Amino acid sequence: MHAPPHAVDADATTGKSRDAANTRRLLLSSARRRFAQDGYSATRVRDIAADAGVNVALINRYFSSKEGLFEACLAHARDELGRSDGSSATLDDLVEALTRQVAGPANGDRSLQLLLLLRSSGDETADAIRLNTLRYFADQMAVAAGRSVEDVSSDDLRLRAQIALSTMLGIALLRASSTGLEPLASTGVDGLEGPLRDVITALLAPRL
Amino acid sequence: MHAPPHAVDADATTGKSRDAANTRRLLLSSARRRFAQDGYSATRVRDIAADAGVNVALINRYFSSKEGLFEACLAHARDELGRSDGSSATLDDLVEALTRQVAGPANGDRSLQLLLLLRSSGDETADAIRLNTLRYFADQMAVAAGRSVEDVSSDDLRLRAQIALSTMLGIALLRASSTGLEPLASTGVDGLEGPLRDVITALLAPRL
DNA sequence: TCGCTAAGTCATCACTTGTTTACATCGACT
DNA sequence: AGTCGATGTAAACAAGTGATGACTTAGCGA
Repeated sequence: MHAPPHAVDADATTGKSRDAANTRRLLLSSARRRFAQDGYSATRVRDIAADAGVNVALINRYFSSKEGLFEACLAHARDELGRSDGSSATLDDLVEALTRQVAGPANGDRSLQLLLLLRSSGDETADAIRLNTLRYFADQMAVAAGRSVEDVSSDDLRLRAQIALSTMLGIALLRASSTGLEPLASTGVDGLEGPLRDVITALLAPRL
Repeated sequence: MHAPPHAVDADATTGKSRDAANTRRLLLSSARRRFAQDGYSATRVRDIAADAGVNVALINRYFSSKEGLFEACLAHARDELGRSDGSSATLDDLVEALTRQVAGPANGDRSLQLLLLLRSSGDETADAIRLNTLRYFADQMAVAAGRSVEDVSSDDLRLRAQIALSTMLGIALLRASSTGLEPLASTGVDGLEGPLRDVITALLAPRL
């Protein structure tokens, strides 16, 4: 087994040497997928550890508990989602960004983040992050609708943005649902962008 | 305590006497709520039994297993959902029916049926019922869009109907989500019908 | 009233869950 | 070498989980 002495490997996926930060990343990645796809209580910590190729006890070492790991996933999703939609200034940009978010490419991680926002453990802290992210996300969509600022604070626009968000989440959920609902499940970005534009325009476009 | 000999009570909610059909109903009702709100694996059979005011073992007696009870809930939801939307012949009728479905009144049962379609146990039979109901529901919406029959079979219309369904499911989910997302969570039928009409019209209205 | 059957109860099983504990191993520093 | 803290491993624990089978009770006709 003679481990290579030049253990500056630090490869993210195949790193064999002892690298705490790396195993943390591995655990987070596996956990995110499991939590998003199967829900909180349906995922077992042993499965997460197995996916990461790591011992179960390390979950508790690095994240204190299953709930701690879930919160970490949620926080990660919040940061990543908060970063991605800041660039969409117009409605068209928003549609394109959201379509990519829900239907890939690089589908591996994107849509999982959305799913995560629908999964609930019983934990208050996690649910707070979840609700906060959802609210922020919807408000960002309202802003991108290009209305005036006082419009954004109106409950009617908020409601409409949250309904648009509901659509995104519903699609993400149905696409990920164990048994795929066709044609929705296997429609790509190209096929999804049209209808999605119709929805978001109908909900958020300024009234003429 | 001398139990009244004329035990023809058989009241659905307060029935104390031994009534198999009634306890079955009670179990189904409690289970539907639990499964819909908390998901499959997060609900414990003991909680269901406690809600129904019934002994835990009766779940296995009447439904063979926890999964059997879940399948029964799903089948019940399928029948009830299949019955409710047959009446909507026009797009406006559809919007009104769906709005009621997701936002009450008599919210107690309606939206739970929708939520149930998003909850998955690992069971194949249950998932089959679930997928089947979703497909049927979306197709019904396409039919109500008032297009010609050959249009309904087109994948584009199917996709659009499924996206509309996604919106309904997403809303139901966000409204039921443990911590409510305002204003969506507490908006009634009146406030929801407008935006919902916009969405469904944008998705399903025949192109001019 | 007796006795049978359906309906419900109780104790307990086998198993899974998240978590913890005790131990082994690596890498670095003196 | 030898020590030490960080990292990882394996085994076990305690609390629950769904399920089961033997027992008790209610209802009802003979």
